[in-house]
Amino acid sequence: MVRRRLVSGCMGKRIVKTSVLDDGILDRVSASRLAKVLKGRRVRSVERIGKQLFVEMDGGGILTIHLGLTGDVECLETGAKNGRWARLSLQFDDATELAYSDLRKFGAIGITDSIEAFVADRKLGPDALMITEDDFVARVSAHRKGIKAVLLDQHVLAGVGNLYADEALFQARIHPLAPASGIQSRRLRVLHRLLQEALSASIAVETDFERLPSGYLLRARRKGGPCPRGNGYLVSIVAAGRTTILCPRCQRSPRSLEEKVH
DNA sequence: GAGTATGTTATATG
DNA sequence: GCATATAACATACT
Repeated sequence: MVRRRLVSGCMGKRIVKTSVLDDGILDRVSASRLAKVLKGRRVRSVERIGKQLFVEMDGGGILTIHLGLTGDVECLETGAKNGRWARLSLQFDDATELAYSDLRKFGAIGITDSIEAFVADRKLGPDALMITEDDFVARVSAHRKGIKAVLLDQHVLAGVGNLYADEALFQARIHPLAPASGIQSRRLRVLHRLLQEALSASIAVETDFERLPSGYLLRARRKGGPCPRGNGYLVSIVAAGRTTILCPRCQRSPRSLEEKVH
């Protein structure tokens, strides 16, 4: 969704000025080098792998953008207000700008020469929306840790966040702590499909979860919220170090976990 | 003041 | 070295 916004907002435009308002969001690049690399360049394309965005420039140089937890990009008229969390602005030759804002500053902006090199360096797995069913099953089942931790591991596959891992596991009726390597491959195939559906659905509604169909966990994702299937109430646990919301009746814990408790 | 938050990564542990 | 778990990061809000 953000990629599309960038495509429509900056494609073909030439950068005339780069303003770094807070260099805390810069990753392995100085404000001066960033400005130098981008000056005079024209935006050729915008790509995405997982949560990572790549703004490719004519004549080389690729701007890398990761939104972290609270990052956002907008295309505005130059000088338009962009709030107290504005961190970076790229001004174009047509009096518009790409404005990056980020409350918590967990985002990262940098420069690379090639997407392939960047991906190899960060060891990013295949994009969650592009990965084939077979590759998904092979990669996920290669790990013994809890299935949710595997889904969130950007090295296994890229693009699944905490909320979407919860959603896909709820849809597939799989407990988040179930060891990934112990899940039947036909259940993983179902999970693959449901994960891609959940991600696509979220993009389709621009992450406005209220617009999702009623069966979605994301609409009621809070401790004590109603199970979308009407099977009681949702509970909260910690999985992979993250808040995890699940329905204990739909997502039964596997036998191996029951034994741990006893 | 305490607790929590949609992500990644460095560090600790076994 | 490998797999996994946890802390740390910066900031606002309940």
